[in-house]
Amino acid sequence: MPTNGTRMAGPEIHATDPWTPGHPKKHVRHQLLSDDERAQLAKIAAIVRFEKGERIYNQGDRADAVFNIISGVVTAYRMLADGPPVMSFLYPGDLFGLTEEARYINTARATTPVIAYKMPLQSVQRILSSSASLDVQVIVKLCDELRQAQHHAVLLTQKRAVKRLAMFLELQEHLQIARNEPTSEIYLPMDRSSIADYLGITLPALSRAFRALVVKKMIATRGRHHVKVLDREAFKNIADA
Amino acid sequence: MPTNGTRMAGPEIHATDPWTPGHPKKHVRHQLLSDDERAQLAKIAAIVRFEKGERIYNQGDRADAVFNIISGVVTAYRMLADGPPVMSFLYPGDLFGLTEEARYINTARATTPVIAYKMPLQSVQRILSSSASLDVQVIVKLCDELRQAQHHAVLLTQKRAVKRLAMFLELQEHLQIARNEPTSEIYLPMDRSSIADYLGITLPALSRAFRALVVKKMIATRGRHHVKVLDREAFKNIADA
DNA sequence: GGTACTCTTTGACGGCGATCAAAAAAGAAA
DNA sequence: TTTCTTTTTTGATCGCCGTCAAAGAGTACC
Repeated sequence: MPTNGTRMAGPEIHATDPWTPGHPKKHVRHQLLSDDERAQLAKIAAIVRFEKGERIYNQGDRADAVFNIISGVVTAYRMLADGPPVMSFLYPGDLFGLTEEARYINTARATTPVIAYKMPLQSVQRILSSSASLDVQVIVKLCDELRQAQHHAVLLTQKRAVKRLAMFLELQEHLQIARNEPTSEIYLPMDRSSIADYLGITLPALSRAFRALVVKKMIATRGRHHVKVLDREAFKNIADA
Repeated sequence: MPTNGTRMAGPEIHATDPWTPGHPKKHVRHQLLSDDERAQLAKIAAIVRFEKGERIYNQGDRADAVFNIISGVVTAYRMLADGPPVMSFLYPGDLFGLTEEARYINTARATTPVIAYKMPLQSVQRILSSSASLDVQVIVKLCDELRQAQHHAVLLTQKRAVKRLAMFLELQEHLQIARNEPTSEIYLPMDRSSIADYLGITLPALSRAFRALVVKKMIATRGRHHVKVLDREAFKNIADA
């Protein structure tokens, strides 16, 4: 589940515009901002870099900025008292850094090298309150995020580990398609333990679920980060079932 | 998880104002609407009644209105291909009827007799687009809902059924407190199978989880819809763990 | 290229919950 | 009330996954 972070428009990068990382006019799913509004927001954004594994902020930290990913993958997770964290994976175009009572509600860590726009919370709020259509944009994002959260809950109600994994792989594939990335292989930037946490199962159980799909010739793995769907029909049968 | 529906301000009822069911000036958590805006919205709202068990709308129906509960409990659920539905329970003040591409994303059914405001989607959108501060109100609601969705995901990552149940009971208790209702007993208007679906376990497993808590003298049940916490410390120990 | 580390896989075992089935309790209707 | 239906509980068995432990693969660093 996306604990935080909101899917945005396009997959590519536009250096001066934190709100429309997509190609300026092509392949933009939601075109809800005027040039003027985008220009306003571009002014307050700074470009920041994080190396792989680096902490971006901690749960409970005083929130001072929201982030918008330019490139790379961010893992956001909420720590619980005992159990595994609740996680979400964020890709270019995703917004993250949502707050509750002025504090970050989760921890964000760069899963790959990450470049992102950093926008001071104060400035964002000022602009937000002076522009009604920006609000609409945010609402659209929140609805997207809500759908993802719901999808995660759907996934977690599945009882067999193989089905959770299949649903997860299908989701990743769909996200890749939405980002206009090559779709012959599914790319999984995060490590196995992150996936296990996301699926709500243990690492050994995840490993066995992978094996089960490989043995049945439904998928093939190349290294740790690449999966190819071999038997599409059988695969969809498990994932959608 | 709340598949849909958004928590709003107060617990009580104000007959002419669909957006602030709470007492006009007291105990209102979010006071984000001007009198003018509330008056605008009151004009377009109709009061509708549903009897216990009645369907309010079906998943996939063309969406023509959003609802705001005045009294009663609504269960919203999304049907899946095979598995159990993903559900949410909605109480007075909750907004529901969110859409995806002009169609309802879930099915809503009255769990108890329900009275609600029904607001034509068109009118809501028109007013929304002409009022920036209403947008903010909606954003607050979406954030609330997102938190609930996250809480549901947290619950579903728990592996033992007793813990899921304890977390659920604790959540219901908190919602009751937020609604300023008596808190000596936890009231569960929905039936066991709805709870089981929400917890992602089967009905027998839920029954055993209840029994386990009763046998350990942590809770006592009165009829099907009332639960009392006897050993608060042990109970919180399981729920928060 | 070699070494040390982390990440991942595999194995064995036990427990919890799913499943199937039937009994019991609660509610609804007559 | 009595009867019928629906909901909930209980029981028995099986399978999946959690747990603990160790071996293997991959990666980073020197």
